[in-house]
Amino acid sequence: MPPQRRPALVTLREVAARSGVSIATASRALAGDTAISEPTRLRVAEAAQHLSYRPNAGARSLRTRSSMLIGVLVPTSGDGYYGEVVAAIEHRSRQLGYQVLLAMSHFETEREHEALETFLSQRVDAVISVSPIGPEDAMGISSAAMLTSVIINWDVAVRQRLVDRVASGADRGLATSVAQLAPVGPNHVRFDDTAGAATATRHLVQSGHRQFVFVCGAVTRSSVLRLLGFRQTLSAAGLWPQPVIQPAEATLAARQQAVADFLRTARPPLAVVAYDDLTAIAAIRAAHEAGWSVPSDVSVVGIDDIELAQYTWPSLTTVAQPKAEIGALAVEAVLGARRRAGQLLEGTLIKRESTAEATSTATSTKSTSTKSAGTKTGASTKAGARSTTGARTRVR
Amino acid sequence: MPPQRRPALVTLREVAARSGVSIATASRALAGDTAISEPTRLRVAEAAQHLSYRPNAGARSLRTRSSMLIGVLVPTSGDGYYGEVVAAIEHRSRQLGYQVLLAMSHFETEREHEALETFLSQRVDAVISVSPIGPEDAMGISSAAMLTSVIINWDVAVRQRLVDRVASGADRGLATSVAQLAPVGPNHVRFDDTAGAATATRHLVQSGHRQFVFVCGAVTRSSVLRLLGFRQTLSAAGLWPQPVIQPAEATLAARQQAVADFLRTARPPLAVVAYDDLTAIAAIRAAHEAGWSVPSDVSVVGIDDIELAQYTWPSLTTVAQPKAEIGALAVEAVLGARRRAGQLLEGTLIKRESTAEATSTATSTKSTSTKSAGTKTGASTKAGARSTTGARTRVR
DNA sequence: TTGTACGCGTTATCAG
DNA sequence: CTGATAACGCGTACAA
Repeated sequence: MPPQRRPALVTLREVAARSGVSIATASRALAGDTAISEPTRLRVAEAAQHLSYRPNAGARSLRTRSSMLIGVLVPTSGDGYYGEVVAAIEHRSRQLGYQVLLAMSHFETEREHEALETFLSQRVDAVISVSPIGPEDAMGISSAAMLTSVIINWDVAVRQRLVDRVASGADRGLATSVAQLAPVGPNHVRFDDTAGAATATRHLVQSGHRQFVFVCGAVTRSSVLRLLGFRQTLSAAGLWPQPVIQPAEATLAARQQAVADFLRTARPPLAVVAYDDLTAIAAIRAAHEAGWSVPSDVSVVGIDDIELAQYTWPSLTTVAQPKAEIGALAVEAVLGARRRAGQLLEGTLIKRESTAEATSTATSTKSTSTKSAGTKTGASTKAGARSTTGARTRVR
Repeated sequence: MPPQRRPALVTLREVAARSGVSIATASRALAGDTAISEPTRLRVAEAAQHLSYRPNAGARSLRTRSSMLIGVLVPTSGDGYYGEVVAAIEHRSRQLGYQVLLAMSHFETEREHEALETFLSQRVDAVISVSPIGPEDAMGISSAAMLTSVIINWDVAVRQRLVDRVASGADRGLATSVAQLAPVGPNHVRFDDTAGAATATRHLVQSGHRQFVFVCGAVTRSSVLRLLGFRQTLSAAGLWPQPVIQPAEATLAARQQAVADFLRTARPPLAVVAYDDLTAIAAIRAAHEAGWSVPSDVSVVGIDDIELAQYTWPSLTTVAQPKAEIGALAVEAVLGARRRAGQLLEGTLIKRESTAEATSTATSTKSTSTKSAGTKTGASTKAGARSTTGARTRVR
């Protein structure tokens, strides 16, 4: 790409000349300096207007050491959730006078590094990283460069073993492991995954469901935390353990297939807590294909509340993430407009059509059973067994 | 926002000092100038690496008159379609060494102007505007500033009258009016809306459908062009006129309601061509709520192919826009990497589950009727009549 | 209240 | 092959 040499735009010098003042005075007048007489200010403003003068951000940045740029790193914007968060960030940034420099990692660590480098080069004033894969590195770079940064929903890969431990009944030391995963650093803005999943699960428990299943997302921190919320709620209700579906691949197609496999061994009424809305929609598809009806046979709840959740059939009951607030908070935090302290934001249950009271109309083996009797239901799969599609269904 | 004074990053001067060469030599070495001895180049590179030197983009831009920045303006990124296009643009831009400065208009002309101003201030090398409301202005500004720009899917508001003319049978001078709307300027990259809708409609015609309805989006250019494709195809098949649903409001909820109203007066089998995928999904909802089954009673086809289209129930038959290609093409065009000529890109039919052969099982009043007999079907609404929700259903 | 002059970090020109 | 030096456009101490 040979960047062709284009003619320079109007500069302050020209504005000054036209209004018959020095370049310094022009600068001050445009900046709203009070020590400038009204007449001159007007003349300068008029000249600037007439010449359609636009201050050169690069030059200004060079001089002031502030680019008024904020680097935003996301995996992609072609996804309902990230796209909405980016929109929120852009909105608040602009209100505060900042521009957004956007970079996407496409879920690749290599790309993240590149993005950070370019942010550094552009001398952005701050960085907001939404759900990077390798945030330690990212933060390493930017903190070394003394760049203020905020991470939204830090979603790092975790060990499969951890997922297994949460999915199984094992409790020893779990609290500690998870606590290490969950801290909200001073530069973190996070959706409370655990509480969100708990809210979703509780809704189903209160609707009389006894037979549950959780559908994991990728092997990431947020997935583990949501699974944990699922488990905690059911434990408190005396309904643990329950099966956990964990697709071998991180694709939506794999999740759908894994749910389909699971349904073959299950009987209504069933309650599905999905990792997120996309997963929930895929689960609903799987249910329909298997001839189950939603929500009478199976209730499905998602998490996130993407825009489309209200238009699917049936529309999706979900726990809404306060995306606009998350974005705004991140911007304010990173710009120092508010006390920089970790933020943990709660979700809100949105009841729609994909969940209903558990009815024992179907040939459910048990419906009002208590803990010991009702827990082994549904999946007859052996613990750790791999289904044909590679999904693991852990019952215990 | 008082942008706090942060310490400067490493500069070329320091790199030069550390490698024992002049600042000029350091610059050349890093730029890969061939007139630099290998040893010095290495020394400089090593020093830069060690100090984690990042060239200051602002300073460079000041000097070279090229910011390597490309301004991207979209209505929002929180929407499946735009988000995907932005992702495509970002991807290709980065490949070519450019960064993306993102701004959103949120469908407001005022915001668009602000965005263009900031682009000018940042001295972006090019502007890509995706579907702005007032592109004439936008292009006025940027062309006046000699900024190369490209518009993707220029989606400007049109007169209601034009929609009415297309929806009704009126043909006189229509071709001309539309032609004025459709030109692909040298700085346009556009999806062929008319051909796309035609493809969608043809699919339904070939499936044996005789009773159609088109669901409009907002009163915009793309909506009119798609409606035109619908009409042309049906005319060619001797099936015109057909009803056209045009919601009074541009919201998805309004579209859903308008379809619901329409269905009350219709009988299966029906073929629905929706303005876009979102509209199609809303239409499917309306059908389900009205007790129609999709696709056996009503076939629904969308346009765009957003990611979620494959996961809804039933999954959506649609005409896919080549979003990645559109984004890449726009970037290349605007950067002069390819002959700058208007581009009109075709869509591809993706058959999924929301459409099926028309079966006359239902109590359809007519199914194999020819033009004159079959055209007044379905909507008994009078031309121009406003239903309770304010949607207009034009039969002729 | 206004003007002068310097420097922010780079690249490019011109010598050597 | 390398070094000194002049811009690029702006903001701001310092002077007037």
